[in-house]
Amino acid sequence: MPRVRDDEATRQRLSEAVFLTLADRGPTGLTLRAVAERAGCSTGLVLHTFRDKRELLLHARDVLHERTRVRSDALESDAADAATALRDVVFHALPSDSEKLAEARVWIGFLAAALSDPILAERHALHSRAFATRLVRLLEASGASDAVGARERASTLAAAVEGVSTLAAGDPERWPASRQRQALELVLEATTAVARPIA
Amino acid sequence: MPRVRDDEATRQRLSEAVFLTLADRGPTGLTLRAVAERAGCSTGLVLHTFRDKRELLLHARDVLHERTRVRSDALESDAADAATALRDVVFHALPSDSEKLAEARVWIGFLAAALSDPILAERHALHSRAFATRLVRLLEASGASDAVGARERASTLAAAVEGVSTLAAGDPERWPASRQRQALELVLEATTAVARPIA
DNA sequence: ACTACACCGTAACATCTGTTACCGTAACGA
DNA sequence: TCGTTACGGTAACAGATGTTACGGTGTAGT
Repeated sequence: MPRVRDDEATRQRLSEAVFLTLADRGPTGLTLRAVAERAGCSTGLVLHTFRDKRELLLHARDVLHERTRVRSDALESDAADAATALRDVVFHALPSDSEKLAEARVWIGFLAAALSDPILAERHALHSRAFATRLVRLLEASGASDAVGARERASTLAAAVEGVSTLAAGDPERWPASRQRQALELVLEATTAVARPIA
Repeated sequence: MPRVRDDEATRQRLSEAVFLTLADRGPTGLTLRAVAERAGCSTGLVLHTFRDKRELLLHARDVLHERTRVRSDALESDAADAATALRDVVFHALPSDSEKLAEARVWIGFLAAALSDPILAERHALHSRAFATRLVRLLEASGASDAVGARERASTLAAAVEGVSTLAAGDPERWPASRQRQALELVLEATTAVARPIA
């Protein structure tokens, strides 16, 4: 047999290049040539590895999700109980450093791309739901407040995380890590406090 | 003098076309020809009215902000007191019908475009801050909880609104109006409740 | 060493992008 | 009524885009 092989590693490297491109050129700057340049190769390699641009995007989208999933899983298994697991997962989902801020920008880029691509939209929804489901599980496991259903409280938490990420991506100076943390502290308290009569 | 006038009305019409295009083609589909088609004219008119594409986007961005500002102002002046004004402003900022959902998609489109355009980014930040400032004012006027600063509570509220909008834009079926309302009910309670000892 | 073949860069392609230049045309003042 | 002049459509332009086809290159098996 001649030359060795193509590789899953190539896919990973190209997906990484997609993140870099999306983070500082946005969806309109996400071009095959820009991706190839950041991956240090030519568009030829890109389209030999993926059938077309959409497949590249879909793979990168999955890689992004997988990365956060692994991170959350690790946090969960390291936590002493469900309540602290919930806190850890939520806080580490915030764009509190430059790397996670870049991830938030990438996230927005994908969401925007999903506006014009139903398949990407479906994938995006799938991953969003996965995060919400995780929060539901952790909320139920940590007991407490059932005046409002766990699903609704999880959605509220997810919205808070998403909102902070989105706002921080668009205006980082207004959203230092301390403010991000404070915002989620408030929402965490509201969604995990023991049931009490409505004021 | 010959022919009559160009008009601010043309700018408005073209901005409207930008919204339509952005809502269902996304940032990558936001092309001058697509805008012109939806405005029922040719690219010629577009670039006779605006110097270039960026100026068109900036104008549309301002129109979008102005629209929500007027809506919020009206809600404020119709409200009996600051507390109900706050509730009205927040709830009416949610993507609770198809028109507002389209606005949320447009919002995301602009944010994504801002990722690759510093001037658009600055404008976006400006408008986001204006909304936050409004919430600060209403929170201060409605008294209550000062265990956490009004600025931080306003940011939390803004994040909740932004988060619901973003998530609903990406997965409308998961975010019926009732869930949107419920989520903000929780956050409103957390940010306006009278101060109480931490559980 | 040699051959065969998978890898991947090069370059061409049709199409689409923003932008510009050119004119026909229609409305206003005379 | 008629000339003037801005308005706005047509179409051309250079550059960029996704995609395809081709050809060199180096590696692995014999």
